[in-house]
Amino acid sequence: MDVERLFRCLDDSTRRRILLFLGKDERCVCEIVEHLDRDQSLTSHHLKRLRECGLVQSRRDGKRIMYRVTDPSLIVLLRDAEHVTGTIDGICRCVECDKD
Amino acid sequence: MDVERLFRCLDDSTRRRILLFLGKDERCVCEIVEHLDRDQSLTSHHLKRLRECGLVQSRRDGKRIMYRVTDPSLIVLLRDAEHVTGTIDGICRCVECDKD
DNA sequence: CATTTATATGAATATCCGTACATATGAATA
DNA sequence: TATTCATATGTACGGATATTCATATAAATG
Repeated sequence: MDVERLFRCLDDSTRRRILLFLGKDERCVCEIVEHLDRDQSLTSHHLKRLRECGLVQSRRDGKRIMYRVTDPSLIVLLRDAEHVTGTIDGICRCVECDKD
Repeated sequence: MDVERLFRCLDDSTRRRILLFLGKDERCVCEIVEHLDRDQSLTSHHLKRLRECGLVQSRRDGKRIMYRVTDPSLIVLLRDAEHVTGTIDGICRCVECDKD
């Protein structure tokens, strides 16, 4: 996997919500669908993308398919990213002030 | 700025190369163009995206426009992302082995 | 074995985005 | 002030992608 695919995978809010919802727990698709409150089909498409990128893994448990994040450091990366946007916003606001 | 825009900005290899090239130094557009070895126009479009997202800032110096990264933690995030892809690759290879 | 439940896939569509090409702006210089 | 150098912008096009709708698979259950 390359960084390109990683970021492309993370640039969608639905996929990020899935990853954050999974966190460290395993969840079945119906739980994810309920949490997202979106179409089952759409959710499945996004799960496929996440699987193909290796960001999540799945296993069957009876009728259910259980999903989990492949690597918890992914969640850390998402948190870090949120922090960076905050920092940048702060700096940009200061620059705005300087200009006024 | 939201995480969405951040990742959308980082999902392009040309923009990531610009950010990594800037690092902590200021560089003018012609230096960036030379380093990327791509069209000046294309480079300018990417710089515009980066500016609009607040990831870089610019100032005029005579004929030249100097660019710098707004927040160095962005570079750290890029490095972290590369590390995460490596970790995930490792895990996925193991899973492949398990299946074989 | 027919039906239901849980999930995945395929096709179609609309939108976004990278790139190339042409052109504009703005500072420096002759 | 005409020209050149450095950079930015507008337009157009092809490709990627999110979403929806319809349908397929596969396990469980009656």
